[in-house]
Amino acid sequence: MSTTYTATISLRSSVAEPCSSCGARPFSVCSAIDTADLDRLAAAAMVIRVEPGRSFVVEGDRADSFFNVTGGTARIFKSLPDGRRQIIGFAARGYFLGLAVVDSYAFGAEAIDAVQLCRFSRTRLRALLDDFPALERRLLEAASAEIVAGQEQMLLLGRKTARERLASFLLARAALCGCPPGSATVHLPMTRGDIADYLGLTIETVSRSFSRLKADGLIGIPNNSDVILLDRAALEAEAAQG
Amino acid sequence: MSTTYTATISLRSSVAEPCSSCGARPFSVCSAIDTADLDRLAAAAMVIRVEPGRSFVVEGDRADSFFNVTGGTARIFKSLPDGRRQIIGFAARGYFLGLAVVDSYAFGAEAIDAVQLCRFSRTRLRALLDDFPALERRLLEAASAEIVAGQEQMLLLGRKTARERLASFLLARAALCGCPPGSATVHLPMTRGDIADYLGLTIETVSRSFSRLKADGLIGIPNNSDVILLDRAALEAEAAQG
DNA sequence: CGAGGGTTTGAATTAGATCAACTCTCGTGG
DNA sequence: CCACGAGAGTTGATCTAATTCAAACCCTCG
Repeated sequence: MSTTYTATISLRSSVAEPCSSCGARPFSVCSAIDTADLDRLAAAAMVIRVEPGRSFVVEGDRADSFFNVTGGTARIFKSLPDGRRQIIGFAARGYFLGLAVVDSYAFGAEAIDAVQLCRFSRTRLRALLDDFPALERRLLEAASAEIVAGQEQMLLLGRKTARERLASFLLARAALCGCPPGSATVHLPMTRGDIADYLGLTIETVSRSFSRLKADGLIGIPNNSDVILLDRAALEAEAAQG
Repeated sequence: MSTTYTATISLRSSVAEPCSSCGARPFSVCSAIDTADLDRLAAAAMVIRVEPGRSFVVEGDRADSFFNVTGGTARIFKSLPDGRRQIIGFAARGYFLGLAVVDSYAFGAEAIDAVQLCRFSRTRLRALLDDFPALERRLLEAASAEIVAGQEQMLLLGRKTARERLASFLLARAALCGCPPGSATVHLPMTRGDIADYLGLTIETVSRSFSRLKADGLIGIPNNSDVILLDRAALEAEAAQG
């Protein structure tokens, strides 16, 4: 099966916004490259825009491309033959897609909202890594962080209750957005179904758990894609943090 | 909390067996270092022996040491405050322990049987990585493989039934031992409790699932630490491989 | 031979899944 | 402007896979 996706593609170096003013750079592996060398980076990258709902990585395909997410949110997932799906993570601005690759992609990826990507071919990335050891080191750090996050998720999936999973999820979302404790609103671009497949639950259980947390006064739900953390301390207790 | 463990410690370079004849080297990141440079590696390593049941990494401790397993099997795990435990993986010969580290250890580690380790201090490993880019590359490959394995485990924990989990576990064990399809005996140094905590189940459910697979003729159980795969095709079907 | 792990098996319980109905929101078109 | 329909979300009733509780059943080892 080959990866065919509808997307807008253009060469990074020909695009209005150069790497130097890229909003994703501070959060991504690209920050390992000095400003002076950014033209080298730009020359290796293709800018891609993927429409909501479209797939841009197919599990099992030969891994010829690596991606850096510069905008929007994608779901990263694995599937079983009968359709059961496990979402591995949500890739947002700054996420490097391509660590979970040995020879072919171990995961599929789909845009949730409109996603902007920088695409690097395997060979060009290889060349960059050879020229910039700092980039390789940064990739290793990113890989470490991903392994740590994965282990935390295994603990969640293997040992936490539905309510604990949801509390953990909301707190993790709040933390990664980097918002201070003051602004307690967490944005959730994904559907309840996505959250269910991420937490190893069903849609119904996710919905019920949301309702309970709300009834218990721990959260507010102004609309389906936002949650207000009303009692963070209580949520932390619920999350049963290791 | 500080890591205090009972162990036999000696300098690698003063030990009878040098790196060049180390049985773990072909399977470990050490293979990235040329034979000519092995004395450098040996000088950085301490050989440690950990007795069965003893802990040698405590979750949350500052990560000052990295380990390479050269013999035996250790369990890598995370715990919740109330004692619930999730085993992240079983580290055997060739496994590098220290990828899941940002600043402190994200996991605990205990010897299952007698474990032999090479210990590297953070600073010495840093120095080695600076001198041998091939080692850093190898570490990145190891990290990729670990991320892929972690994602597979998330799929198992989030979406597979007890029977599917056990079938997957047995096949994974058979694969990593590298044994050809001919020799169908899989050795399990860990207890049923360890398997349960690895698969996100209880001891009882693991035991029952073993019994069912045996009753259905898919496996034989000569003793508690060995399983014979009698019908690999059927096991693969049961494992619901992605 | 008896003690104490680890393991197995059975019966009762339950968290979460499944099945099913209903609601909410939002975009479309008469 | 409102009816309509479709997709996402919620809620209730029922079911079940796995857990929990409880009681044997091995082995191994002193």
